[in-house]
Amino acid sequence: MVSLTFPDGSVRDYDDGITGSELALSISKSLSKKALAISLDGELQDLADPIEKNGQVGIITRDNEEALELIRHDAAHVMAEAVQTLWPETQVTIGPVIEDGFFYDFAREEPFSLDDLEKIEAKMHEIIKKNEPFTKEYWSREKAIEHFKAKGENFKVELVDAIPEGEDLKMYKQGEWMDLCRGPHMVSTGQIGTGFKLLKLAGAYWRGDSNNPMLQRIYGTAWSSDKELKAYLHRLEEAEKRDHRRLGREMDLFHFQEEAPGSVFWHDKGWRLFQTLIAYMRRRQEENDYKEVNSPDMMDKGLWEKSGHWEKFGEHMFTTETPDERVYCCKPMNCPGHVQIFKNGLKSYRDLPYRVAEFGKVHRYEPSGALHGMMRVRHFTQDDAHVFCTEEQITEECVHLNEMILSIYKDFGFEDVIIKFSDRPEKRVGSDEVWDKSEAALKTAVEKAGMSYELNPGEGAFYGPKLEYVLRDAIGRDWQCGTVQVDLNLPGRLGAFFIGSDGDKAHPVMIHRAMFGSLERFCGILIEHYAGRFPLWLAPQQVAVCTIVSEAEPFAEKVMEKLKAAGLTATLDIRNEKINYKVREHSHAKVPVLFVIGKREAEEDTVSIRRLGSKDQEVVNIDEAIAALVKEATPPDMR
RNA sequence: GCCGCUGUAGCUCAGUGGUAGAGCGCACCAUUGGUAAUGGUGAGGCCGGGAGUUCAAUUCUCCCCAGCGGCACCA
Repeated sequence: MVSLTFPDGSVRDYDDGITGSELALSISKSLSKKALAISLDGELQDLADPIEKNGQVGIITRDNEEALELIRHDAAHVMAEAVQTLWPETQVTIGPVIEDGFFYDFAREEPFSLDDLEKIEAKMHEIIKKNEPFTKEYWSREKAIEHFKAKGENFKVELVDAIPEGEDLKMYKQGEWMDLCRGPHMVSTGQIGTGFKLLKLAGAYWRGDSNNPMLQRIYGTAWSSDKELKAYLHRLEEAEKRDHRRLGREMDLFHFQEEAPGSVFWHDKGWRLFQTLIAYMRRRQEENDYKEVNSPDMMDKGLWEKSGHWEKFGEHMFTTETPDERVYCCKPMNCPGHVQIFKNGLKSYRDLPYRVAEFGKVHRYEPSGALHGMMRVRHFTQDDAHVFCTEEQITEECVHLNEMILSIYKDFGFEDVIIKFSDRPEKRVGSDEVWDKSEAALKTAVEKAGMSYELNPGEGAFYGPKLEYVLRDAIGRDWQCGTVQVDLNLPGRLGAFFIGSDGDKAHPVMIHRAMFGSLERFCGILIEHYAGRFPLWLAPQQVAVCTIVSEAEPFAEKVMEKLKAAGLTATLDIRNEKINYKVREHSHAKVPVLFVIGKREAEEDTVSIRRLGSKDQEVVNIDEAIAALVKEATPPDMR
C-alpha cells in the first residue's frame, strides 16, 4: 500500500504500483482526461509511472504552474523532431527548459536562418496535431551507445557516456522519433497546444566550454494557452521600450559611437544623473566614516604583476608604453592604488578600520562580444572602497556594510535583494588556510546580519571570497550590483602592514566593496527600472516651463529665475508652438513636471502644473508650487 | 573571442547593377493657439571602411570595423 496526501490535506491509501493515470481516474474521469503528469513530493513524474512511495501527491493539469515545465520540455523535443525531419543530417544534443521557455542545441554544418524558424514552427504544429503518445523505454548503456553511434549522433554518445554507472537510461519516443531524456513528459504531443513560438537563433558552445565546438541553439517560448503566449510577447515589447540604450537616445542622456567601442559619451542630462548618484553616495560615505581619495589612472606594470592582476587579467588590460620605455597599465581596479595610500605613513592598529573610497574610473579591455550598452563597457566608474582592518574586525565591518548596502538600495526603490556567496575559484592566489579563514569570516558576517544567501560555488575573486548583492527591478529582472569581498591576500602581496597593539607588524585584512558597482551600469539599471520616469530627485530635467502665448513670456522668465534660485533644473519653452505640441514633446522626453503658463497664470502669479503620466492639471501659486517641488526633490537621505 | 544577423538623412525605415526616397526631427515663413502632432516652404546623404568583379557597385564577392541576439568571459 502507498499512502498519498492530496493538496487539500486528505490522505488516502492505494495499492502498490498504482500509476498516475489510474490515480487520476480514481478521482474523476474529467480529471484523468486533463491530467498531464503527477507530482510526488514536488517532483514531476510520468502518468504511466507507478507510484512507489508515500508522499504529497498532486495531479498536474494545464492550470498548474508546473505544467509549463512539461509543455516547454515537450515542445523542445518536438522542435528537435521537426528539425531532424527537415534536415536529417542535423545532430541533436540537449534541449532543456529555461525561464519562460526552452531551447535545443543542434550540430549542423549549414547555419539555420530566420526563415528556417518558420518552417520548423510549421512542422512542429504538424507533429503536435498528430498527437502521438510519448512512450518511455529503459535501455542499456550499450544499446544506447550503439544506437546513437549508428545514427552518427556523436554528441548523444558523449552524453550517454557521461551518465553515471547504474543510473536508469531512458529513451522517450514520440511517433518515430526518440531521444535520450530524463523525463518526465506529458501523455502525447497534442498536449503541448499552440501557445508556443520560436524566438531566436544563437551560437552556444557544446557543454558551455569555449574549447568545444559551437552548436546552433534555437530558443523558443511556450505557454499553456495562446493568450498567455500573447501576454508574454507583449511583456517582451514593453521591456524593449525601457531599454536604456533606446531611452538614453530618446531622452538625450548619452550616446555611443564607433571610435570608442564600449565607452559612454555622456551628454549634459545623463551626466547630471551620474553626478546626482555620486553626490548621494558621497554623503552616505561621509556619514559612514569613509575617507574619499583618488589614485592614479595609470601605474607601472610592475605593480600589477606584484598584485597578481597581470598574471590573471593581463590580456584584458589597457597598456601604454612611454618614450622612456616604461610600460604602464590603465587601472582595471582601484585596490592596488588604495593599498599604496594605506602604506604611505606607518599605520597603527588605532587607525583601523581604515576606510578609503574612490569614484575611480577603471579600464578593462572586455571581449568585443561582451559589450552591451552601459551594462558592460570598457571604461567605467566604480563607487569603490576598501576597508583595511584586523581579522577580528571583519565580521563587524561586513555586518555594517550589509546594512549600508540595503539602506542605499531602498532609497532607489529596490526592496527585493538577494545575496549570493561565492567561494574560492580554481585560479586563485593564497593558501587554503587563508581561504578557509576568509570564507568563514564572510559567512559569519552574513549570518550575523540575519540574511540568507545562495551559494555560488567557485565564483569568488582570485584573491578572496565575495558576497554579491542582486536586486530585482520593477519588471522582475535581476541585476547584480553590490559586492563585498574579504581579501587576506593582496595586503601581503603588496607589503601593507600595521603595527599591532603588541608592537609587532601585521598585515591588515582588506575588504573590497562596491554598492552601485559600476556607476554607468547602475544608471542603465535605473533608466530601465524607472522606464525613464525618474523620481524628481534623480530626474536630470525636473521642470519644463511652457508658455501658451507670447504675452506670458516675461512671467515665464520670472518663474525660471525662481526655479533656478530654488535649485531645480528647468528648461523654458517659449517656442512658437501650440501648447498641445509642447505638452506632447516634453511628455515624450519624460520631464516629470510641466509648468504651463498662459495669460491667466501670468496675471495671478500661478502656474498650471501637469505631472508626467497624468492628464490632470492643478493651478497653484508659484511660490507654493516651487516649495512643494523642492521638498519632493530632496534626496531620500536628506529628508 | 566564437556563432548568426544588421549597418542608407539626427531618429525609424523603404529602395535599386546606371551615384537615392518616406515619415518624424531640423531651419525659415505664416499662425498667439489653454494641456499628447497648426499649415506651408526648404536644407540635409562618400548608402559603416577598404579591396575586388564590372563599361558602371549603395546594390554582387572578399576582408576589416561597429552594433544587435546568444555563447564564453566578467578582477
